[in-house]
Amino acid sequence: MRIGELATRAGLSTKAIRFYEESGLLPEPPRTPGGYRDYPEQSVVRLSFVRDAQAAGLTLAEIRSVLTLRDSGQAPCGRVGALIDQHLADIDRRIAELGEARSALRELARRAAATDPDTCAEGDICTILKTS
Amino acid sequence: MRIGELATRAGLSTKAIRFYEESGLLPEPPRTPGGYRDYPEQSVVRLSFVRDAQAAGLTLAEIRSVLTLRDSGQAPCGRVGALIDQHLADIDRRIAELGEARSALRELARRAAATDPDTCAEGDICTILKTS
DNA sequence: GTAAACCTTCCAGCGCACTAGAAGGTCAAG
DNA sequence: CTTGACCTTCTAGTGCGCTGGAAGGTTTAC
Repeated sequence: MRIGELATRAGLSTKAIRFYEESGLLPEPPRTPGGYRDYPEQSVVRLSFVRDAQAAGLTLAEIRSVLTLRDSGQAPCGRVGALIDQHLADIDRRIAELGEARSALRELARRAAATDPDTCAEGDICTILKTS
Repeated sequence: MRIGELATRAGLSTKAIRFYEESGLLPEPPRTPGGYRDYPEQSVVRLSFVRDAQAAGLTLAEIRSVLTLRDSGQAPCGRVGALIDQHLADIDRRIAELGEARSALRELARRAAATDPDTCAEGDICTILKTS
């Protein structure tokens, strides 16, 4: 099948597919006499996996490592599980960071609400955001 | 004062300061006869503001808009307050998104824990991440 | 025979906030 | 007079996952 059909079936753009090939996620397919890429059925599965893995938050580099493992004949479950755990920890960390940013911003919002524009216009740029 | 001293006092790199000048956050200072930038004391305050505003999560474009307002003689409190509220809403949205990503990932982690590598090695790349 | 839909490669750019490095000029101390 | 710290401009690159467009070749349908 040609790249357009593969793109439709996998829910991606043709540009993305060529980019994945370049990135080592999808092996170079054979070509038709005219020079068109000619993909096997399997490619749909492989690209669907890429899509699913991305939806789970894995980076292309991580996905490539999983695919490489798979291509070497091993079951990648262990790696996938580890990556999931890692991303889970990542998300927890980011949620915590955002929570802190959120309280800091709420304090600033409180300060902003209490600020009189006329008093604010002193030597500073803006007293609301001052750190110290 | 020259750029190095300003950098030290404002807690930035000289590169960053030149970049801010280029970006319209800091006006072009006069030059010494030798061609060195020669900053007034005020610049420390202005750059400290930039740092504080960044710490609050404002983008350089937003900071520029506040500074422009200030430079036009108006008190930017209103703008600053609005930007803070906006970023607060932004953060809330991102926390919510991350929360959803988190539960999705927890489901995947559960699935991964329940997966036997031997059974996993069927026609698929990896069943853990499958969407449908 | 020709139009249109599809494909090819290659180069460039996005957004964000810088950083790295090259090649050279200036200034103060010894 | 030289060393070394500091400064100048300029170009290019970082990370991430693509997307856009140009200039051209192929295939299919009419």
